[in-house]
Amino acid sequence: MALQAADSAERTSRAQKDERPEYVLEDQAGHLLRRAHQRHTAIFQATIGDDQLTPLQFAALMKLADVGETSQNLLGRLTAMDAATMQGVIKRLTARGLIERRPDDVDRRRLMLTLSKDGRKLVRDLSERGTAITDQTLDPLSAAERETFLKLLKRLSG
Amino acid sequence: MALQAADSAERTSRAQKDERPEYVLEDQAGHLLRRAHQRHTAIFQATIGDDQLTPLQFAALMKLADVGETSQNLLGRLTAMDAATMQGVIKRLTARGLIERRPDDVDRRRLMLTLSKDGRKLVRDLSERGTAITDQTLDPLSAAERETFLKLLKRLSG
DNA sequence: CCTTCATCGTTTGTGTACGAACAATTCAGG
DNA sequence: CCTGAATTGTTCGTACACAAACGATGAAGG
Repeated sequence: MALQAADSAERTSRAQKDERPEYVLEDQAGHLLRRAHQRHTAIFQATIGDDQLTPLQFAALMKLADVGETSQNLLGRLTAMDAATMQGVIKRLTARGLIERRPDDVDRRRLMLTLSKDGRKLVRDLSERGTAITDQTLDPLSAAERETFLKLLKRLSG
Repeated sequence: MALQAADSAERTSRAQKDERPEYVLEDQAGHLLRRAHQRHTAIFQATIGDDQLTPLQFAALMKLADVGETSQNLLGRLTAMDAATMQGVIKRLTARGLIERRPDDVDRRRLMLTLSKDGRKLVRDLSERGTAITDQTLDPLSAAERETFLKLLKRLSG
């Protein structure tokens, strides 16, 4: 692979014009967050052991197992998902028979969600993998560094 | 199961069954990375001052200003974008007249990319905002914490 | 009551993200 | 040279992500 340094002398290029690089992409928080998230997604997909299950679907299932029956909107807030995004996630989980929906008797705007039998079984089977995924994501860090990192990251998530 | 009881005593709920929460979504690296990235995206959009420009488009422009004329594929590797994603990003930037494309004479598979005049001007005008966005993203952290965080985050981006 | 406002869920449109399949081209080995 | 492998860019399909607009419902107030 020949990194061809063709004739770009006339164009704006930091390297060739020897300017001070005022913007280094590799040092920007957003770029690093995106790449770290990319890496995590790859680890998730390789570890979760269910080709169809995505990180957001998994998060919704685990949260629903945690809090019990909830409205779709509230589950979205608990998992930091947009209402439109939630709609798609729930639709796919319902299509797989992992979640059951029923309208709320009191407030007829609300869609109440519960895990189905299959959903509960899947949560039981995969919950350990979830923590394994976090372990593997943080693998490049020592135990002390992981603690520090997660503490700081939580402050940047608010 | 036909029996859909209104009370949730029978369903799996950590709170109601008083189990130890073996999986706490709010402590998982992936979930926190996703939320921190969400927050950054909101800061980007509020700060960049160009409604059409997205984080990936901005990254591509800045990288292209940095390295000069490059093939589409190499620019994708430099900005950590999938070839299919890159295709869409470049198509939109070209449609806005910020990037110019020409086939390579040597390797006719390659599309060589350069910033247009407008593209160079936009890079000059917005590069300071880029660093301001990183500052604002890291605002909850002290200077020392920022350094620590970025150092650890870089290791998780590899 | 009745009007105003807020909330819940849906739909549409745009933009990442990436696996997969594809054609065109280039490269490497024999 | 020639055939098989690799690379480049495109297209398709699925899944986030979110703004915006929408209908239905509920809440609060006069």
